[in-house]
Amino acid sequence: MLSKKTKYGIKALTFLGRQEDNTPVAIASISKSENISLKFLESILLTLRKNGILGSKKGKGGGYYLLKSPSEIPMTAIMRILEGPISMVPCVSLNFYEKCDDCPDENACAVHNLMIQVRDNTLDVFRNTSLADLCNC
Amino acid sequence: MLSKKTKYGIKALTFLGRQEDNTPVAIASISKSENISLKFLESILLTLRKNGILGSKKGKGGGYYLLKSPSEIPMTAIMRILEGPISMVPCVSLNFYEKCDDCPDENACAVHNLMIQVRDNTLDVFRNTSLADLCNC
DNA sequence: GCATTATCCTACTAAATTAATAGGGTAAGT
DNA sequence: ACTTACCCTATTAATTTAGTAGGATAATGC
Repeated sequence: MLSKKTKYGIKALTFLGRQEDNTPVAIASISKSENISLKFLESILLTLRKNGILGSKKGKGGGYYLLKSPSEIPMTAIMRILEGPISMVPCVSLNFYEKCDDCPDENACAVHNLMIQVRDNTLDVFRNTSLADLCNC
Repeated sequence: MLSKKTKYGIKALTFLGRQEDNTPVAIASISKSENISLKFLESILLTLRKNGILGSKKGKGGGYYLLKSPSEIPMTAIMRILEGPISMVPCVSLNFYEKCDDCPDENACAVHNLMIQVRDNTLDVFRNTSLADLCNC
């Protein structure tokens, strides 16, 4: 399941991507428009900034803005920052690999081999989609 | 993330699918071979039986067995029984649909439209894979 | 320079989900 | 009868997710 954190994060990013110019938008504006708890959204945007997706400006007229053009932000990046691994099991993760405790041989594991297929298909979607594609919905 | 329940369930099912004949296998045998907590596995196999995937036999020589040939059991069925929805958000689920609280218009929702793609790709994998495919790993 | 605005940041709490355990009940076979 | 092994409900422990609290910091404008 997709966490609310990721869902809200994507919604906020598309909101920013739809802005005419790239002037900062206050958290409160996004929060109201997208029906997201202000404080929760605050922490989400903070992690997006710390991970190089967003820039911010303090004080009056401040807010968040995209650091790159939406077409230059692939969904893989957003998903990994907000949701973590794209794969359903750590043992097939490219960026968050972990060995399974119970599994003596990965290559002989049915779950492992099935989940590689799922991962590859999901990855295809995210690699071929940028934030720009989501903004035009 | 795939739950342990689903992971263990699939492992147990492939174990059963690899049996020469279809005589019942005791939970304890599967538990030992696949390194799964006996009591946890017990509850997993119970739900698989209640959902028409497994049959069971009590008493000495008893255990669980597949009700159909592995090639007749699609992964979609197993996943839906053990893991629930295949989609990452309820609003794109075919079998477990639920409306989002925060979203006034699904068709205009970027997350919704992205997750439809992910669902379709994942579904493709599960639809084209049967338990038999997993048994030959 | 001071008030206002809005992000920054840490810590905490509540709710929900997942994983696992306990313990006795029931049916089948010998 | 006795043993074996599934049946079933309830409970608990651990983890993750979602959301809250409250103040610190920085920029702007009068």
